[in-house]
Amino acid sequence: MSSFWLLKSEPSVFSIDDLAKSPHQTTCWEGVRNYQARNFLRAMAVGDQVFFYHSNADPPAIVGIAKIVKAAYPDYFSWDSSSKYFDKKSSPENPAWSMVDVKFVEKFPTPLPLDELRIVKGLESMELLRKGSRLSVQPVRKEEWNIILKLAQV
DNA sequence: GCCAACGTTGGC
DNA sequence: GCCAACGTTGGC
Repeated sequence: MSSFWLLKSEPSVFSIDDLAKSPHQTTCWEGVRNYQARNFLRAMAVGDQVFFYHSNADPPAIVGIAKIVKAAYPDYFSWDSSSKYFDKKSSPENPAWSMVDVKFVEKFPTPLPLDELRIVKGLESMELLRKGSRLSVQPVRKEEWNIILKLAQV
C-alpha cells in the first residue's frame, strides 16, 4: 500500500514550476540534513504520493502533487566538498544522508494557503499546521490527503 | 526584519 | 549526560 507525504520547498530555490520544467519532470530531492526528515525519506516507496508545499512563500501553500519514482539512495552531494550540502560526517563508504527521486504529477488550479488549511475540519492534527513545525519531509494521513485533495479540486 | 521553535555542537 | 550557545527554519 502506498503512503502519503509532504515535501517543503522554497519557491525561490525550487518551485513546483521548476519541477514541471525539469528533465522528465523529475528531480532528486537532495540536501535534507535533518535525521527525522531523512528517516521519512527512507520510508518512502516508489508510487507514494507527495504534496508539494511552498515555504517562505507569499502565501505559504500546498501547490500541487508529485510522486516518488525512486526510493531512497545515498545523497552524494553530502560528500562533495564543493556542494553547499557537504557534510564531513558523510562519505561514499558511509553515507549519512539519503535522497529520493520525485516526479511532477499536477499543479493545483489554485494553491491551498496555510491559513485556509488551518480552519479545515479534519486537519487539526496535521504536522504542517503544528505550531513551530519545521520538518521539511513529513507523513500525511490518508484522511488528511483525501480532505486536501477534495479542497484542491473544487 | 523579527522572533519562536526547534536541532546541533561542544565544553564540562 | 547536561545544558548553554549557536545556527536554522519559516510564519508573520
